[in-house]
Amino acid sequence: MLHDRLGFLLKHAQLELTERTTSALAPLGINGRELAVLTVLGAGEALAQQQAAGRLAIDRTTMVDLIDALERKGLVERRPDPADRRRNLVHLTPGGRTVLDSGERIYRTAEGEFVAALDAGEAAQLKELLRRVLGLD
Amino acid sequence: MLHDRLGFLLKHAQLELTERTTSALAPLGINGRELAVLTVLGAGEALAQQQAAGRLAIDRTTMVDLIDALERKGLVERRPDPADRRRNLVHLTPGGRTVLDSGERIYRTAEGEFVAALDAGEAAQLKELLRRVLGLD
DNA sequence: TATTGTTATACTCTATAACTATA
DNA sequence: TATAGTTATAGAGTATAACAATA
Repeated sequence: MLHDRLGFLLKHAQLELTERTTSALAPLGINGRELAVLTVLGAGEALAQQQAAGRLAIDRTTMVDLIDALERKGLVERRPDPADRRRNLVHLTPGGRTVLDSGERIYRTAEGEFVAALDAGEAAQLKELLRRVLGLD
Repeated sequence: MLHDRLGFLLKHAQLELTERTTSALAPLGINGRELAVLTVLGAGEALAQQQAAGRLAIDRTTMVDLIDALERKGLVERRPDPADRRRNLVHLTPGGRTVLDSGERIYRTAEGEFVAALDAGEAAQLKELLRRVLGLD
């Protein structure tokens, strides 16, 4: 059957988590991917686009559009790296920092609700399978 | 950080599992999605396309192309349902049954190797997180 | 009227190749 | 010559709308 297939369950677990985090973050005007970008950018020193892409395992051509969107929303700023003018260092704006902080809280809450939901309904099968397949019984 | 985010880990776990199953199944000329379709079709009575789509939580318009591909490979056959001629009942061919049987074995092996790999390398973080987040300690 | 399969279309995410400006 | 960012393009996977045949 299907419901003991890890591929099927991982796919639908991810779909449901994405749905939950997307609607939870919507009031901030961002989605989970954009929050992830803000998270790596806000972790320490400003990063070049490719550095941020590397940490997220995202292609550099995909990162261009992500930064475009965040810049349009006023959450980040591209500034040429004085030490290597091929690079853009991407800085969080004050607004970006605010959105990052509340976005992190919202994301954690949504993640926790998703995990709690695993205990009920159809999704219990995912937890069951993970428990068995990971040998955690 | 990123590596304790369930969304990030689920995504990359799925990517790696897909990669493993895709290359393991390649000698059979099918991928994991097509094996899943063969699995629901081979489970019991022949199903109409929408019934199969429903069990896989796949859109009926997507199912059309999936059945097209499997039919071109000679693994399934559409036959009009005599009881309701709007429907196609999709039957496994003998070749389709053979591919399903060995595909299932191959899939299970790949799944097991994926889980084993979780114990080593970077992916250990996934197992750690799942263990913690699912409260399985 | 409603439903099954189908086609056309579009949107998202991703990746490859080629361009520009720098190094 | 190599690299960072960019653009154009194409490939999956998905979904919506509309159509023909059938109920």
